[in-house]
Amino acid sequence: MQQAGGEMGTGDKENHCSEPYKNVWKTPLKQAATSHSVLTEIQPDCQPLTTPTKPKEGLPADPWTPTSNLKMLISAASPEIRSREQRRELSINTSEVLHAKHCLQEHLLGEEYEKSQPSRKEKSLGLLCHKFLARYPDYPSSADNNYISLDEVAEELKVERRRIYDIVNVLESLHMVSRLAKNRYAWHGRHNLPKTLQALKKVGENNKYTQQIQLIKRREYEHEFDLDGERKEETAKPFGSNRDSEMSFVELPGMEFRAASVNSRKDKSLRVMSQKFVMLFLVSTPQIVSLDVAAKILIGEEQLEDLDKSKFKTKIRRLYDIANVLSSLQLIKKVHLTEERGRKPAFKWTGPEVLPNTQDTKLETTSTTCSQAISEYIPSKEQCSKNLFPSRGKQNFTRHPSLIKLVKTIEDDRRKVQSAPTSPVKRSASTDQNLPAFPSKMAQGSAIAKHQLEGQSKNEKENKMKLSSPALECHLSLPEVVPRLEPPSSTAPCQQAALTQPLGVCPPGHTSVSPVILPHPHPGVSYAIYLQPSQAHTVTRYSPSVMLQPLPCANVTGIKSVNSQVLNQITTEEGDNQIATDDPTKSLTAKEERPPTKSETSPQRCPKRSQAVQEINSIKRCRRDEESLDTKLGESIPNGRSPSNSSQMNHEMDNSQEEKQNKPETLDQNKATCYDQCKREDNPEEEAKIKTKQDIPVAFAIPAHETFFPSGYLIPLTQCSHGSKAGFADKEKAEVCPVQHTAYSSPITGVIPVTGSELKAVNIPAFHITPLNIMLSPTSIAAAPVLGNSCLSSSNASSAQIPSSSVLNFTLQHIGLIPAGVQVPANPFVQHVPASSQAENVTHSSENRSLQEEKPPVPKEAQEPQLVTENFFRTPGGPNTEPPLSAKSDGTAGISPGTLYIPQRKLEVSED
DNA sequence: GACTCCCGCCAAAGC
DNA sequence: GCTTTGGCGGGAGTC
Repeated sequence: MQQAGGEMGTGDKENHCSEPYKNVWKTPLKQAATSHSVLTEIQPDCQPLTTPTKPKEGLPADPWTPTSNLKMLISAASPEIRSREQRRELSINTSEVLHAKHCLQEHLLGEEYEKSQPSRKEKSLGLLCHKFLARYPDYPSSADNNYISLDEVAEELKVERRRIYDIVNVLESLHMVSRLAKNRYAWHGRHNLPKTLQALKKVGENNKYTQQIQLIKRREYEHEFDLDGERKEETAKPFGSNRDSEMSFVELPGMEFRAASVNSRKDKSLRVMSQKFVMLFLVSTPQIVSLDVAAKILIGEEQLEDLDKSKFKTKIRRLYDIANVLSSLQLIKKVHLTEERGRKPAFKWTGPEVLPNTQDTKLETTSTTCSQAISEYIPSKEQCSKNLFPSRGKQNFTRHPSLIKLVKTIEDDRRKVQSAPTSPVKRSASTDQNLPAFPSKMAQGSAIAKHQLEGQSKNEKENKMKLSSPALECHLSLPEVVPRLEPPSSTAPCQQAALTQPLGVCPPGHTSVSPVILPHPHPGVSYAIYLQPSQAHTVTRYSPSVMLQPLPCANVTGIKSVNSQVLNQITTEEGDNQIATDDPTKSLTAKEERPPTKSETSPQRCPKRSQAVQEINSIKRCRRDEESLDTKLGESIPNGRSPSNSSQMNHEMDNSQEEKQNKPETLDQNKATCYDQCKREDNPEEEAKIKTKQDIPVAFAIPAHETFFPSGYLIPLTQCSHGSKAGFADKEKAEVCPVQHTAYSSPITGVIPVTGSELKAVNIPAFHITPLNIMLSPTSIAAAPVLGNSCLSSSNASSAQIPSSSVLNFTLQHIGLIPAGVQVPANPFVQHVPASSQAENVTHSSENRSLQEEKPPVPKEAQEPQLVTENFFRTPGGPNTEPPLSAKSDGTAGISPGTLYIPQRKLEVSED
């Protein structure tokens, strides 16, 4: 009672209804109102109230529920024509509802009335946004009255204006509304949405959000593992220099803010946050963004190291606000990523798919970063010269010729890819369709969903119609927006997917194994993989990309390094005596050239483990030999720098070709020597085993004689291909040892054919991917990165060889999961996992996460191998220390101090 | 106890 | 000086 009165009296300007009825609260009613909607309680079948007769009579036939108004509107309206009627109805209904509430209050105690108030969810911003949106057509015509009066809206919706601001701010970020004057906004509907999304995507791509996401995820692991400060420091820097922090509002021509006030707080504006949030979806593959990652990115420059919890929490709050509005716009929907360590709130993009626009796009941004990112799309000097935030003194639309050239090149490449013929691919339903029928969220869900469904069909029609008409004066090219629910176009689905999902692995045609160009996480760098036709059909866009973090090609490199000879290098030597020269003081920059750390394993846990150990030992020996070379090369090797800085890595990759050519001849020779040594250690028997395993269907099946490396990356080869189409034939012959950066691929094609024998050695993890069940086998810890991320899938669970420790180390070092010099011991489990138990596991490369369907917990026995596989051990006793095998399924217990442990991250996407 | 996110205080900006 | 705008975080509701 007290609380109710206080609440009513404090600041709720719009809650007019409360005032007149304060006096009647005393009317005692025995039956306590529930916390449900007051109108729910007056439903005939609900009997909590004794005398709700009047409200009932006053109500429409359909009892009021949180969504009844919307339902009515939806069912009654033919979208376009009756939008006004909808509004009127809504207004009437809300009035009736209000009246009913008033009447009800007469019969309720204040306390009870309070309880009878709509629940939080019924007052959610999302529902409010729905009501707000219902007032206006999605695609308003100029004839419509498209002006929004905040006061009016707030009053009609019976909310305080503050809430309307929240909605309007987010809508502004999408250019669905624009501020005209004080208390007055213009409604644009979804006319600008495609352009906005396209612009945001561009900006997001150019801001390297993908890399930032990776970086943040990596750092999460680092914090999790409690790495030494040095490591943290190194990884923190790249993010600390987050360019995103400089990014401000992205504008479209003609959609600039008219009031400087709007820009005054732009730094933390909900608009900017909203745009950034959307960008994250648009650049992510799959388009699922967890809340914490988004928050961290949005915090940006505010060094995550000293990220205080309050700030983080505040960001999360704002993200919820934004997400609610975006959800109402059907652009995202809430999901949960379930990991070992718990459920993680996330959102999935359900809005239109924004494809790369091959045409120039005009858009404006007020930030330096954005201007750089999209300058190529802004030919208009006038527009570029707009400086809406002079106080910031930011440079606007700086366009450097080289940048334009670079972008053009990228765009050209994309066009090539897009236009390239592809075999038809059966695209597995990947998104919504295949998602389990998640229970709708609360009462509003059903109505909203219904509203959305109807609205979607309407929107699609309208979209097509409107897009063809010059809705705006801005000359944005028509964005290639593909409705999410529509199946992918039959044309070049792979390419399309690849383009839109930078890290995805696209299914090839069914008819034959086809190379799939995998856009590399790093701009302009793509690589291709082959998929067996049998697996192709199972590829889903949803897949691993979420969890298969785009990783530097090093991962692939690592995989590749596990060539046949490497795998064949099975020795009986257990426990390599090599002592890791783990120098924690060393920066990651030289890690690739560091002497490989040798680690002990207790190999005989299982035969496969033994095999892995042997393989690892062989590699180690090989690396040992090359070690001296590499360490000498040390800094001189261009690629020996720390991969922790992804952007730096990009540059490295870009220059990889050149660097390769500059490598000393002696290096190649030495590598060849190393290779010979490795060769001598070949174990035909093991090779045969491996070969046999290759027969097992795997998601990432390697075609008979070709393997592809991620392009633009320096790939250590223990066995190089010959007769490379990419022109590496000669050099690669010499670069057979697992020395990094010995093979390069075209940034465009990213295809490096290798010999069949090498293919055999490629460790491809077993995948079983369903739209929501994407898990990597434990063995895929290093193999997953090869996949780049995306849509690898296989209906057949199978086992696969695990990459050698050198590969693993290489990969881990490259992605920064372990410091340079630290070697991951060959893990007995990191080898082969029975298909049965691991059938549905897909490791998430950088995060080692898995997407999985909700299902009963896997028995510990079955999980353990996976756990171990996904663990990176750094035993206190040094590299030779046996990795703790007692790791428990929770990913925490049983790990000895000093152990680098990456908990199993089964990623389960579930909607609320 | 963690997750969600409503709510409204209050400061900045605008008028 | 009042109004508008909106950042912000407490804390309630929900899971």
